[in-house]
Amino acid sequence: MSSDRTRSAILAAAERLYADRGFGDVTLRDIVAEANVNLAAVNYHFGSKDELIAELFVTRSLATNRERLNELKAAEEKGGGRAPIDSILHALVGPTLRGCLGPDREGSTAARFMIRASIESVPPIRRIKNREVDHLRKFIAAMRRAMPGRDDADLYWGLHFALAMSHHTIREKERLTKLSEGQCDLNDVDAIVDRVVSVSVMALAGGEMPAKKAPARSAVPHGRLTRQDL
Amino acid sequence: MSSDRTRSAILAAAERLYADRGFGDVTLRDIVAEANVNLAAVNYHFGSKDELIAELFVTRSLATNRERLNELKAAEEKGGGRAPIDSILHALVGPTLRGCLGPDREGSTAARFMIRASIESVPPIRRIKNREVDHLRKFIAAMRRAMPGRDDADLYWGLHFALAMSHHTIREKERLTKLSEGQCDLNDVDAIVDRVVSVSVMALAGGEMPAKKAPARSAVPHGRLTRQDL
DNA sequence: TTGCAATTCAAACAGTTGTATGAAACTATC
DNA sequence: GATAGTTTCATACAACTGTTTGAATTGCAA
Repeated sequence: MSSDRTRSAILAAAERLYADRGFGDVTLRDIVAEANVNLAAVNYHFGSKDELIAELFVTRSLATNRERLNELKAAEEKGGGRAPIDSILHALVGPTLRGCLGPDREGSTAARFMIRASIESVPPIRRIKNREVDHLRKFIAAMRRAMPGRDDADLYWGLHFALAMSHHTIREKERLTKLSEGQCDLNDVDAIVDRVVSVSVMALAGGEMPAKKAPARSAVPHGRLTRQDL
Repeated sequence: MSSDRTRSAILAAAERLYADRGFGDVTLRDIVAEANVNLAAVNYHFGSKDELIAELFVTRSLATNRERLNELKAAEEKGGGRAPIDSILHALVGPTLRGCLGPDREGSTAARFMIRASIESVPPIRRIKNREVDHLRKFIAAMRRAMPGRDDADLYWGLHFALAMSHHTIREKERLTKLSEGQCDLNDVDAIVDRVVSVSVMALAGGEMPAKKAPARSAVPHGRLTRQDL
């Protein structure tokens, strides 16, 4: 029953266009043109533009989270309930990095869409991301089991930094390539995953952080700019 | 000559509104209402909306970059031309983190604006950020002097990760607070800077990365979602 | 004061946006 | 094949967007 053809065509077209041109300058009219469906179909099938975007993002997020948890579960079973810290972090950042980077990234609309979502952060997506906390808590729990001695705060910081490195690598992939003049190989995904995991493990295994002096800040008013670059 | 009053009022109002509500839903009409000036004044003084945003961002970026280079220069002079790696990284991430985090963050419109710019990434800002590469190269050069043995690629990755941690901390400040239930103190900026620097140094000082097995990826089509959360 | 340029202003422009409507076309069930 | 429910369609709507216009006003120099 009920032709899913229109619905799927809209989803596919929307994901492709958003991936290619960003959320900012893709309109519903662009999407329906690409999908060869009527303009009203979007609101009929999804209710609103935001709900369409949300559905796109939720679908892909669920897939990633599922992968993460599968990998985590496998690692914990292998270790008899206690996965080593590097396996946990590998399960955390691996799926995301593998999904968004890699040599076949050009062909994967889903990956390019997720990169966009990571860069642009439009309201419906932001709303969904805020619910990711529960998912991350499962990794914190696993990390706590792997490193019983560690302060909780250190675990949170470790997880935070692991996500920081993986997301920032995805977001700034091109800038890093440009900066390093190709010396950083963004196609060797496994090497990147290992690097991120390795640094994260060092961050977690490293010593306590010292406290130091106070900062200095000044309120800088806006002056007139005379044709200066960055 | 030429009343800068209108110009400054627009800059101040725009920065405040963008900081509070984001680029997405602040219109020129909102800005001129807040600034108590005429609508046409924006185009008269800045040419276009994008040029207004660009000027806001360039001003603040220049200030940060200036701070960074000053700190770097001071460290190099102190070390007789060769600054230690942790001082270099401190100069890199310190100004940004101090500018955007900290207890007085609430009062600083400039800081809140830069956080927005970091989160939303609107076209005129993206264009400017792409020119930041030259600025970063100065830090790569300093790092090369501090660690002559290291591969260039490792240096790039180290700098990349340092920026990743500092930017992600700024972007996800609230999520980390929520996730850690307040156990990560986002107000102790110096501690955060030290933590980021310390991890970055470990990343740079750590051993080489091994290579491993190949990844597996599958093309996941969009199905119908039945009221599922993330 | 006169003259000229810089600035302000109200108003309109031209285009785009997401959404709503109501009739038409289709589909499956009886 | 009539009926009821679903889906498609062309079209209009209403609101909002950044930008432009040309006249009014202001400020400063001669």
